[in-house]
Amino acid sequence: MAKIQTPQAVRGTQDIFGEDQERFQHVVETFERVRRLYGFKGVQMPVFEPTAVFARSLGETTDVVSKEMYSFEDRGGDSLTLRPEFTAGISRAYLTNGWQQHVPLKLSTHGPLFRYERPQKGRYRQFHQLDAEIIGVSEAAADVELLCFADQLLKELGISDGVTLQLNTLGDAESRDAWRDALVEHFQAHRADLSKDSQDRLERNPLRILDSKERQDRPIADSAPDIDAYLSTEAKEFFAQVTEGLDACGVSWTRNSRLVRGLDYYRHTAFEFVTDRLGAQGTVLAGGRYDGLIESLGGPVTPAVGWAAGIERLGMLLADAPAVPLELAILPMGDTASVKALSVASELRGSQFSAEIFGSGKFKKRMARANQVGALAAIIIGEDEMASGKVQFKNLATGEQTELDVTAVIEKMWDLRFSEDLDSFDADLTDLEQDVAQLGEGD
RNA sequence: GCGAUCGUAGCUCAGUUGGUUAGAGCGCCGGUUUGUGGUACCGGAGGUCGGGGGUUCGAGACCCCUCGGUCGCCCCA
Repeated sequence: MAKIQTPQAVRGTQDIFGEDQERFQHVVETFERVRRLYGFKGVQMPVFEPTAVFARSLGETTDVVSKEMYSFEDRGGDSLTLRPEFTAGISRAYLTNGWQQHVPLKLSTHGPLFRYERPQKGRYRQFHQLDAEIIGVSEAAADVELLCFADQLLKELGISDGVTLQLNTLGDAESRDAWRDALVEHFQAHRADLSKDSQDRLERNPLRILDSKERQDRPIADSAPDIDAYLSTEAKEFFAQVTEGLDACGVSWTRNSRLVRGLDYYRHTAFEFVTDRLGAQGTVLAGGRYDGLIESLGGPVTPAVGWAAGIERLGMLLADAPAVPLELAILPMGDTASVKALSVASELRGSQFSAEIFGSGKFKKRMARANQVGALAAIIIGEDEMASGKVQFKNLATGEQTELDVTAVIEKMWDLRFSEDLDSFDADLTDLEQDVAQLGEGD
């Protein structure tokens, strides 16, 4: 008999489980919590769109569109594409659903994205992003709010120490075009000295020469004109408002005048939160203002800003996988106790305590299991307890064991939880007091 | 798409210039302990040496192809 070939996972896809899943989940939950603090509404978007949505918004000549999309024809003969990013789909939804009526619109979403790329650490063919967008606000306040949101997210994830916010402006359409012409002229003059890649870029995407990693390009890129000289007074004012706002929010940033976007619809603010801990995949969260995008999909001129962040990359930066311990492990002994265990479990769960029955195998083994999963307490139900109507309640941290009825167990668990909350509240308070004290010293 | 590097148990890795039945630690299962965890000791299961082809009396080691991971480039979160 021929041996069956075990199927492999598709290249660049992941089966996220165990500690990785904890990390992933923690990133998403933190995002969902922080996003509410800023009043962003959640949205769910289709995973595929008509190919034209991406082709038109990103531009036919971009790498993403020309060689990285998962495009296919469906049974009806339509060309569809698995989304390689969120913004185009959201813009499409904005137009098709008449969301203009909800402007200003603050949206957030997260989910899988697909790009046919060479996989590496922190780079997958199916990967996952968090996304936040503000549509319909042309003022710099939107850029600031989005950046504060991003900054707080990274702080709450505990990874802001290794990450810096790099900020730049691309100006308005006029500024940008003037600067672009000046750059082309500059690079044209040094064309012969540019790397082969950058000579290509000169045709397709001249701004990209600025952040080239090629050694021979650096002197030419570094001596290229900054945008500052070409900014209109409005654009200058806009950027000033962004930086003032960031300072007011306590968001630290550094100017990177070589930070650019390849796509034409980007205006004004461009930013990246960058780390040096993930090798070539150092960008952890990035975005900017894309006032020209909705227009490129045939809609009215609509201002918009947004960012996206790689969930896997954020997860990899987390110091420890946040453990979610089981609260109660229920260990029945014998058939009648097993039935009793079911009613005890549902009562505990109904009271909002996590509980799991460890019902099969040797008792000793089950106790070890309870300990291993980090259960706070074990509940033992056996012959004696069936007779008395109570259970053995064993605190697995202290080893202390008492006989209680289920109501008393619930009370005890509430006390335990309450005292933990108090402890963390006290810790927060201490931090706050220290911050206040430092502020006082600073004056 | 280009360049480099790696691929031996579930995990981390050993495996001498090609030579008998491929090893260790951790983990897993069982026992010492049939109503009580973290320790200790003893035992056990688990391997298409990524896959295919070739060289050879003999290949986990050498050659070719292929798949996958990783690092860089491109691009990007």
